[in-house]
Amino acid sequence: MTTEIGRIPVAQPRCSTCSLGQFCLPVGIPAPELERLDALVSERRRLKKGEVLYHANDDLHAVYGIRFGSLKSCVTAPDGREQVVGFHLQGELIGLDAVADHHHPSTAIALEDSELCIARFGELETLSRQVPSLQRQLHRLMSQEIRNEHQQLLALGTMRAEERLAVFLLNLSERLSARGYSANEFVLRMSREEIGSFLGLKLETVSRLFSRFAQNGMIEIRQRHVKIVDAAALHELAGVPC
Amino acid sequence: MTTEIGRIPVAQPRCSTCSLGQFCLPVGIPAPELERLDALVSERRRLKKGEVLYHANDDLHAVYGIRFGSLKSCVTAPDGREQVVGFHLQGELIGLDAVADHHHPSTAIALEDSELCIARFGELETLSRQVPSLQRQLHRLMSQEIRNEHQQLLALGTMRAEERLAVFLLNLSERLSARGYSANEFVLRMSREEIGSFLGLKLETVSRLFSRFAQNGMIEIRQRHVKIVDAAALHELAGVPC
DNA sequence: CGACCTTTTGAGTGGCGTCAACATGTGTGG
DNA sequence: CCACACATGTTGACGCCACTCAAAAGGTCG
Repeated sequence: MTTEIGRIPVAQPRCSTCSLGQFCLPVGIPAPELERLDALVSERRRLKKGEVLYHANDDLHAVYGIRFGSLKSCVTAPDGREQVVGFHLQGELIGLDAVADHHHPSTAIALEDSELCIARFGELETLSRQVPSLQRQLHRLMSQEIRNEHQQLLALGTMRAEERLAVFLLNLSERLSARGYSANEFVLRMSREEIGSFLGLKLETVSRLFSRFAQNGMIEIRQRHVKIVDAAALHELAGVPC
Repeated sequence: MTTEIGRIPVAQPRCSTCSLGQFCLPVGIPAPELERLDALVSERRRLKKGEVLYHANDDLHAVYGIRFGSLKSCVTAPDGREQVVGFHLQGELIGLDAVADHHHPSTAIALEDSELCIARFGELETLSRQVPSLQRQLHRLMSQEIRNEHQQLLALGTMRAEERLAVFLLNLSERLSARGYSANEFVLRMSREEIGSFLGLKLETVSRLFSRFAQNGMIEIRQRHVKIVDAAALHELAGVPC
């Protein structure tokens, strides 16, 4: 059904039947209104690994639901330093940080081949005025993002390297598990350098810590394939008292 | 006009005449709708230095505009570690991070005697469906917060101590200046420890850096009174190439 | 005036960054 | 399919920045 590279027109209703709805826009929205959301989300986009969804400073045209695949968001300092500010999984909505002035403040890049639903933002804003439950969910997603970043600030501000990495692994495990994947065995879609950037560490430190965790019997790791062996020990490291 | 301690009923229209509106809710809202906003923001609250506006886990009743004074927001890890995630000045709206599940994820504490406008959130949500420009501004404020935290993550993730402190001073200077105060001379309302927590540093490090900045002739500092002498040098430190 | 909190400053330590060498994996073109 | 180039990951040696511990000065408030 692909008419041109990367663009896929969609004929059938989608949000209303999407199994990822629980993480995305269609939460708590009654069936009749769901159809209007379907009409709004009329296109998808495919990205190959490494492709850019939007650049920092691009105009906001749409927000995007991740149908499959995963992405990272990066911000850049005036002097060129880069910081990964988030990893985004299947079902998550990205681009909401652009609402402020209708320009994206971050760059979004695919970590693997991915497919996204395109929700044109202007229409979404209009529809959310008419559908209170949609408005509610939009607000929920935005403020959830604020909340996540509070947690990340807490990690960067107060935790040591091994604690940060433990938090990272457990967070990823939990999110994958919520999507029906194994909580104990998964593939990291990002490099050591990207993990390091996200956690405020250098890639060598991340690599060393993985090795140490493996030596302590907390995880098994071969390249990007991770197996969590002793989740309790990770939780303890992460600062959750058993 | 105070009827009971800390609560002040307000008879006259306020948002419509408030000089701080540019940082708060009433941006771009036509006059007739502004009156409806006035009706919604019908109460104020006074806080003494150190008093709590809301605790983490409190129900969301309202969001708050800062009429005068300043506050900090803190999050707490399961093991008790605290992180200051933001400082809030005159005119700013706080409490928006609670929209997700109608519970506050952070604790807000007054850094000095302060007065806040109370905007009951349920009514605000309703009104914002009817007044597109209000909806717009709410979205703008939420996503501005996401953007600010991206910048803070960048600072904590990639910058050294002196760079973080330079960024902090310049950011404060800019915000105060936008409120009509001097950009070069101001009073820090927060302790070295609170600055340290915000920047992921220990209070001793903050103190040492202030001393060093003063020795280098970049600032003058006596207690919490700061004077920026060489803003260009601070900008350079902060990573903005001259 | 005394109790307490905040800030400053010093000395010593260690966690993480830097630099470097090497191993392993991945993709591409002949 | 192999050879090669290049990206990614591992590991070691070393150094520095920021933390820890400690003591004392200065400021604030009852």
